Amino acid sequence: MARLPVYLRALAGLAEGGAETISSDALAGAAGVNSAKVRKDLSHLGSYGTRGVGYDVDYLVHQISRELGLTQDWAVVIVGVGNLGHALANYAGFAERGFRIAALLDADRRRVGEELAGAVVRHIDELDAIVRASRASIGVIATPAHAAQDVCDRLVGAGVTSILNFAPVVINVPDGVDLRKVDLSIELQILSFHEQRKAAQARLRSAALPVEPLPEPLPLLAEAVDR
Amino acid sequence: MARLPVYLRALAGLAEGGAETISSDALAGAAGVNSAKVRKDLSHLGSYGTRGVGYDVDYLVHQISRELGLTQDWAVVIVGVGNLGHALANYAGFAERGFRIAALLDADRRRVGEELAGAVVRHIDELDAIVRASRASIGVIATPAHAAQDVCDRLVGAGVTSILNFAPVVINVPDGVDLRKVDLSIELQILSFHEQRKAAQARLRSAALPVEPLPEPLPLLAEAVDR
DNA sequence: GATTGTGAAGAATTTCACAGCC
DNA sequence: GGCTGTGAAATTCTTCACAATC
Repeated sequence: MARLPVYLRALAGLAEGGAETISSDALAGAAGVNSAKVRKDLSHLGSYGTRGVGYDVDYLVHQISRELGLTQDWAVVIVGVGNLGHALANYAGFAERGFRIAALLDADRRRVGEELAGAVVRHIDELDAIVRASRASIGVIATPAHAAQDVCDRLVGAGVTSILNFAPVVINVPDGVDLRKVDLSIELQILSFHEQRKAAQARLRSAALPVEPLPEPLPLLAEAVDR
Repeated sequence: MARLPVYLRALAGLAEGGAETISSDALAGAAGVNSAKVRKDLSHLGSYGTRGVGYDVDYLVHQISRELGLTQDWAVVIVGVGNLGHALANYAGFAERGFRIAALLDADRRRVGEELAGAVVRHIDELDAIVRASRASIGVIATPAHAAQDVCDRLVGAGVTSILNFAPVVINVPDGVDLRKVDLSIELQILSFHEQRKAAQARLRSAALPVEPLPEPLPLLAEAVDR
């Protein structure tokens, strides 16, 4: 059900436009998927649409939010207050969806005391006490790679059961703890792969049609061949 | 083949440890997947292991890099030099994998001229000229949501064929352009979903065993029930 | 007439399990 | 004995297509 957040985002955009109801087809278009998939996903969470009409936007938003557990607040601890940590702390979608920043932690004492997004940066030695006191269950790791596993262990030791890791390293968690990672470099590598395939296809196409001149010189194709 | 970058990362960690060869089983462990999957993925790209021995680490790294198009440099344009843009520009894995920052762009003239990760921030009005001159094929959008679609259109118009979007909004690209998105809020929502399920399960478990006292009071279970 | 909900078909992915090789 | 490469089986995911409903 990794698509529910995408639907939620699409619905937010549509609700702004004043729409009261929406068809699976329209939602599919906004979310970039097939309409049958939307219907199956939504039917799966028991939410009822109305045949001939569609889904009530507000009701649907509520249903999806409930399914995702967004109707309650989650306390989040962010470890690492570098550029990425700043970006995360200031990210508006955070608070909007019920994610409350319980603490910002950093190993650098020069950063301790800095105020950021309504919270004060504290030293990482306080991690255990802060996590326990705030009952935070979600930890975000925005530290350098070499610190990530240690921070993760400490978070888990303090009771965190969901980790979102931004450090570019594979980390391990015990059973029962959920781990997700966001890896900027992996995303770029996937794009690189597709770029390369596009270039290879352009090469093939131009090789397959060596005689027929293109109507206009297409600079992009030419560039791809040059590489 | 979205798993190849993960293998690459796992291999990097293992190569540091001085391993010369690696079995599909060990690589699977490090990458967090099934070993048959590793073998099938690797056989698919024609790379040969040695039965009874495993895969040569260096050779494998080279093969995967080639498959992903990482043996060549890609020029990348980053639009939006807020906290996230800074984090991206300073991200080391970037340059390491052959992604060269061709330009940093921002709409805020106060940011223009700032030096960052070896590049100078320039005004977004120069986007078209810069993209064409640098032949950048990958664009990274790190702007606020409201600017993302416009920036995307401009990038595509200037010849960019792969977009990595960090803005929390659904954007559209024409056919032939690859789009990937990284959405911090979506990742958190997925964690929230799992947290909620864990809490629900804890509730069920404690309801199913109302009489039998737990050997020791488990604070985490108790908390989950409280919610 | 429009649109949902859903069985059934189809496609893709994952896993098993083992022959073949070092 | 250890490990790869890969058909075949199993599973999961996606799409089709249409009866049911408003």
